[in-house]
Amino acid sequence: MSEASHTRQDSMEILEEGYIEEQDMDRGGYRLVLPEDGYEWRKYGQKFIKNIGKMRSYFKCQRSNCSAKKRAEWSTSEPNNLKVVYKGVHNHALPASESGSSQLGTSSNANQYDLLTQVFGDRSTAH
DNA sequence: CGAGTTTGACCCGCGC
DNA sequence: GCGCGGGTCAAACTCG
Repeated sequence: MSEASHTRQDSMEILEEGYIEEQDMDRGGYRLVLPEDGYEWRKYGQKFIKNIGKMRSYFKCQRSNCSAKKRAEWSTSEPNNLKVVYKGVHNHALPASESGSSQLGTSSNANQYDLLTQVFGDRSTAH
């Protein structure tokens, strides 16, 4: 059974691990610290999924034509085990150049736009 | 002052 | 057909 989880690469495919660290103890709140992937994200939601008994944070790319999204999931009992799920793809270059990354201009450019067209079908009618 | 972050409420999709 | 879960957006507050 290794194709069921490999054939389905619709959007979410990349998984990363991070951790939770306390940054603002004055405000009595823990801050989520996840591994820097080189992109800029903006948190737009947070909810507790009782279905899996874990907390989920929602991040979105800050680019105009970038519909890429990031989802952070971790257990409330074990914040040290944080899982990051990348949804969608970036259609722009990395705003921040970290250590040598030569993954640009490959066969993903065409694939990215193809997926983008599908994800763009949101419900932004008259809000 | 601006941007980013946080919390709540609302909406949609799917299951039964 | 209705209910529940999950996801997103909006408003407000805080920090830089």
